[in-house]
Amino acid sequence: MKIAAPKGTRDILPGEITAWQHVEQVFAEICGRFGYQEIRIPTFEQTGLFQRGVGNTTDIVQKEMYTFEDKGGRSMSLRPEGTAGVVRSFLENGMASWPSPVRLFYNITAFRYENVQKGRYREFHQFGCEAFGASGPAIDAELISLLQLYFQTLGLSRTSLHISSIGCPVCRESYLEVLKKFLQPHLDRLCTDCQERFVKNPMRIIDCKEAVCRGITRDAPAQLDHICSDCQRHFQGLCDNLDSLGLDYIIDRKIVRGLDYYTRTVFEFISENVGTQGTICGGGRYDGLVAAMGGPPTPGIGFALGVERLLMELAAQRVQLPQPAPPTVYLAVTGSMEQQAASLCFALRRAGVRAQTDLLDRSLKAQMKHAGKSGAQFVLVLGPDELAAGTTQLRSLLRENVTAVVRLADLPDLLCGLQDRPAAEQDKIIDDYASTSAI
RNA sequence: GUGGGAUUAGCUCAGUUGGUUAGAGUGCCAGAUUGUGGCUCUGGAAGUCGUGGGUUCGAUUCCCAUAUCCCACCCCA
Repeated sequence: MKIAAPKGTRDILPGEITAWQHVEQVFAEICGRFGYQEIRIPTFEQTGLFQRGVGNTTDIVQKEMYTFEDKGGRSMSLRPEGTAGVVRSFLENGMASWPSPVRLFYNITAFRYENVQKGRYREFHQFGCEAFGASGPAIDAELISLLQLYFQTLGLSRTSLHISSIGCPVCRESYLEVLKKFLQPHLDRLCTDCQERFVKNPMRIIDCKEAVCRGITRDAPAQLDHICSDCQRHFQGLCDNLDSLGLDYIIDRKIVRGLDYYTRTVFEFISENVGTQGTICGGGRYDGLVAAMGGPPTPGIGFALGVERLLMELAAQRVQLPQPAPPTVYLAVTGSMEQQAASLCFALRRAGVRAQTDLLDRSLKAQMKHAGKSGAQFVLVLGPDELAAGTTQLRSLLRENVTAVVRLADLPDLLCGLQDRPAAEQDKIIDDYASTSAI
């Protein structure tokens, strides 16, 4: 049997790894500015954690978890998302007694057994933030501003922010009555999925994509218009905060969430470049979650950002991302001088220089070819003559007529100075060296 | 779980109305008079034509199944 990567997983190869490192580093840096601290949680947890924390009735838990029994007979599951594990850690480590609000961020892989399509994988990466202990709308706006700053710093534009409020358990109850009353007369015209939803989860009917259902729900009452006065005040506060921060948003009555402990603020960053999965980042408030998991009543809010989708969006918007750094210098070796070349190469590397040399006993011509293809900026030849004289010619592979005769002993300092400098500065450093070295 | 398209060299793809040793481009390796890349030329390695069955004298080609990839439904980041 041929071994291949499991369906829905993929290798991240050296050519793209710098893009990943970049989005990771910028995310960590921005989070740090906002006071969010990194947390690392287990890749798998007791299955019961996700049943409670994600919701036993959700598709994620019912159909999509990688669940297995360990050798002790305990049911374990690979995490399908990050929030449940973070909340578990929050409780287990007594973070309720830490100074409030507790702000955490994470960078994880998550696993869902789903059919694969654009922007959706079985193993995928998420960045996320969770903030515990702040109930007012200020932290909602702060979290959204963190994301805006992050996207802006990466160079992303044209990604729209959609917000809404899904109220609290109290006002949701009465809204469901209103919604059901509205839908009842049209029930037989809804699609079969929606007829099931009418019993299971009526709110989902609102974002059904069937034309018939869309026609019916166009004038359906929206959750946002049926929230209680406390929830209204919270949502208004969020809008005011976003306005004063100068952040644009779209009030989107069609955003829905299924679970009881998701409350009030919901938001999504949506793009048109990630297939039908337009959501790059989804978040919201979960004031009931910590209590539902057995902790003290603690308000919380968070988001999860799909890294693969983010990178797709960056590519679609043609944002330039860092490329792997090529070697600064390639040492071509002739005349059985491999040992001496290797020790000079090591000296250069100790000095901080990205240096490569031939290890395959190739001809000089082949080494030059290889140096050119490696993207090395400079090349120098090391043979019996050079070692006897203690000097070699340093030559640019990128620019004509940029050369200098260099003492072997000066190479580490000189190349360290040249590394990652603009061409003009490199030329000047080489000129200065040539005029002062007196060779 | 459901539906559509795809699968031939490391990569991007031709091709065979079913017929000897299956092709190109690119990449890789080597060479074009003795120690200097990129351009050009020459040569080489590399494919059980996704896998398993079936039809046939003969299958990479036709049929069935299956796997994987891409896209969509469901759902979600």
